[in-house]
Amino acid sequence: MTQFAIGQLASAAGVGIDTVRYYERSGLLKPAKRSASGYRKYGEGELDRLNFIRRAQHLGFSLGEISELLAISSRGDVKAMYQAAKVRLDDIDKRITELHRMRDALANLMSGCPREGMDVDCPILRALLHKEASQ
Amino acid sequence: MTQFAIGQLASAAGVGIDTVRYYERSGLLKPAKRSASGYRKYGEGELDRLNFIRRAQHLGFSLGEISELLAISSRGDVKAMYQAAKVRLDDIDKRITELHRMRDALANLMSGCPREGMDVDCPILRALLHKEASQ
DNA sequence: CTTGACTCTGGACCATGGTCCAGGGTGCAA
DNA sequence: TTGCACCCTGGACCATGGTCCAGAGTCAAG
Repeated sequence: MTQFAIGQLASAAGVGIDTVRYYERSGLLKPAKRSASGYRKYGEGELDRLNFIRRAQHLGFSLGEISELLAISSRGDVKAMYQAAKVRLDDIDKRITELHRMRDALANLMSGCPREGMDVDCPILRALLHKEASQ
Repeated sequence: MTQFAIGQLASAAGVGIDTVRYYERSGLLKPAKRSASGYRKYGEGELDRLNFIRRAQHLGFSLGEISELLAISSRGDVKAMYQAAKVRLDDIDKRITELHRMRDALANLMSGCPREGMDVDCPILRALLHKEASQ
């Protein structure tokens, strides 16, 4: 029955102390108990929970979503878990698509750029200055 | 020599009035002059500048970067323009790579998920709950 | 002259995920 | 007992790109 102070929990999970307190404020992670003097005391369960949060973040979930994931996980609700992952995946796909649009537009403009000189005809500059060139 | 009030400029460029004022606060776009009563007055040049800002945003540049782009553009400095585009492109590529990492991890976990049932062995849940399953 | 639409300023507020600070209390070792 | 590391709270602050608000002034049409 290991007990952690907040600093120990934080370093065990590789996060900052303020981050742990921030997660608490956000309703994600509350200490198992408090000492008589008010110190937060955490157990293994809280470390697991904190690691869960970090792994979910690594998969792209926001803290708001993670809050739901934790509830879903505690219910063992596989269907809801899958759906939450699908929502995330679709959003990531949308963002990738948008970034690709930017990337391609930029790369395309760059490929026709003389890359040196002054007031030379540069597609990037043209695209920014004139509507015709931007599409 | 067309003159615009702020509302006319904003709707000509398809942005909100507050956005125009925000760009002014950010040092991107100042009115050509003020009327006797203090109203902002813009000309064609300012509309061009505002459109430049929007197009650059569409290519993924931040307002801070756009501030530089405007200076570069006014100098006609093709080399600097190319380099700024390169910086942006590289950053976009980094973000795409990171999103792909998430996407692949998520898609991989989802593919092994039974998608229904309670407490069924679900890779997503496993990945979040246990270190071994997350890599 | 009144009415309604427009504009002015300064400042607050939004989401996101923290990070830092002051001023004070606590825990432990020499 | 002193000293240091650690912890507490409440609140401010960071970047980003706006958005909204109150209270006041202005402009143009009828």
